[in-house]
Amino acid sequence: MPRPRAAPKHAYHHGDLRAALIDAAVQILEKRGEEALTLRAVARHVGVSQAAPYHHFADKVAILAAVGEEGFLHLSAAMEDAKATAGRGPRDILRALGVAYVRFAVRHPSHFRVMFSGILASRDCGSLHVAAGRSFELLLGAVLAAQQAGVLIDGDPARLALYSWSMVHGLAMLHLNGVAEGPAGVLGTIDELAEGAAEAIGRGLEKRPV
Amino acid sequence: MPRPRAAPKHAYHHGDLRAALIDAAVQILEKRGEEALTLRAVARHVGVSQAAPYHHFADKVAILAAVGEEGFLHLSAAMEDAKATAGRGPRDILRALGVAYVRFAVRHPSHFRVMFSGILASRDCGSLHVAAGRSFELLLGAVLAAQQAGVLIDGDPARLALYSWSMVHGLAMLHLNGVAEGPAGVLGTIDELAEGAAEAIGRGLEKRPV
DNA sequence: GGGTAATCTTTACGCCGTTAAGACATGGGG
DNA sequence: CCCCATGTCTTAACGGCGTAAAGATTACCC
Repeated sequence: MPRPRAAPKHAYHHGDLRAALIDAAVQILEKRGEEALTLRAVARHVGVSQAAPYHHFADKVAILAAVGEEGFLHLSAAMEDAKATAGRGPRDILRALGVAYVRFAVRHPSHFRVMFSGILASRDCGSLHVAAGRSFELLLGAVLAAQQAGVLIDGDPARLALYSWSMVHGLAMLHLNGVAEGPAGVLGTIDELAEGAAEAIGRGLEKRPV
Repeated sequence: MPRPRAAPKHAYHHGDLRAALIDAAVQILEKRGEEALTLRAVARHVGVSQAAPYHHFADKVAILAAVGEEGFLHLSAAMEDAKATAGRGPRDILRALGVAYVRFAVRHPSHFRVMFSGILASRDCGSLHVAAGRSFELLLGAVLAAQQAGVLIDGDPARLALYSWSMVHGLAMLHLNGVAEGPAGVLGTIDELAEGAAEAIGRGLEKRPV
């Protein structure tokens, strides 16, 4: 499927309808929530007929998968940023990756929700899995480096990466569900909580002197 | 709202339609997935007209909230079970609670998904929040006991409880999204992973000798 | 310049959530 | 014993949704 050209004259051929549809979907998710995300609403938002999206996406789930893929790409970028700017030791990198993960979830809740709404599990959309795998490999690389530096316990690095991921993923999810504020009082900003969580899992997986 | 009697004669009055609807919703979720959960399908499954559910639930979200509440009640029961049977030290209790959490999520994925599908965040259904709060307080109590026993670091116990919760919640969520198996190879059974995760967060939050 | 392929529209079908109005059963007061 | 008030369920209907089929419109290639 070749991408169409960029300058539509008479607006019958849109130009880059596929990207516009994804953008519209994200905007609707952010402004009006998940239940307002309708294929027809997306089409209306772009100013196109209700059947037009079917020439670019197989069905509604496919457009959600595209949103999820975009999210994973952005997440990977954010993690690489964190990795680049954090930097001294492998423990700092791991901690920065964790904080960046939570921050991404909080700043892009619509993307994040879609990324883990079950599409990953049910659908066989390959590019989504590739994008998700890329994010995981970023974390895995940091874990491996930390292991080789001798600051993390031995064991399957994928397993340690999964534990680290679980920690920050759980915090992000609970925060998005309004749980992290707790019934009474405040536990701190989500950034503080993320730092604490990254610190805790770092301590949990660190190699200790005998 | 008084519960109706138990023995309907002519099946015009169902007897306990509310409970039957919740059961049917759970069964549909387990057998045919979330997208097959339709208010009309629930009504059909019970053998009742499509408008009947509206005499027991305000709308579709309300029946989902009821499923979520049921889930939190079952979760609390499972956690109390784990607490009762685990039991030597406060660390064992905490670890058992974490494992029980993951096991519950894996054994009752439909309930679990509904419990954290955003209803908790968006809706103001009180009884759901009460049930969720009860589960959290169970964990909070164990954290407090561990702190008083001197095996957990100092600090806001609610915050430590949130970290523990995040750890196992993240693992459960990632597993339900098919991530915990990883792209290549097997990291172990989910029970093993849960034990490892509980161990890791336990180490991360434990008080160490100076 | 004309045909072929890609892109978009119109129209339609069946299902969904939800509501309004009416039918049916049940239990308490004459 | 009967009757009616109340709670419970049904029928019928509306608009919106996902999706498919078929036709209209545009762009590209020879």
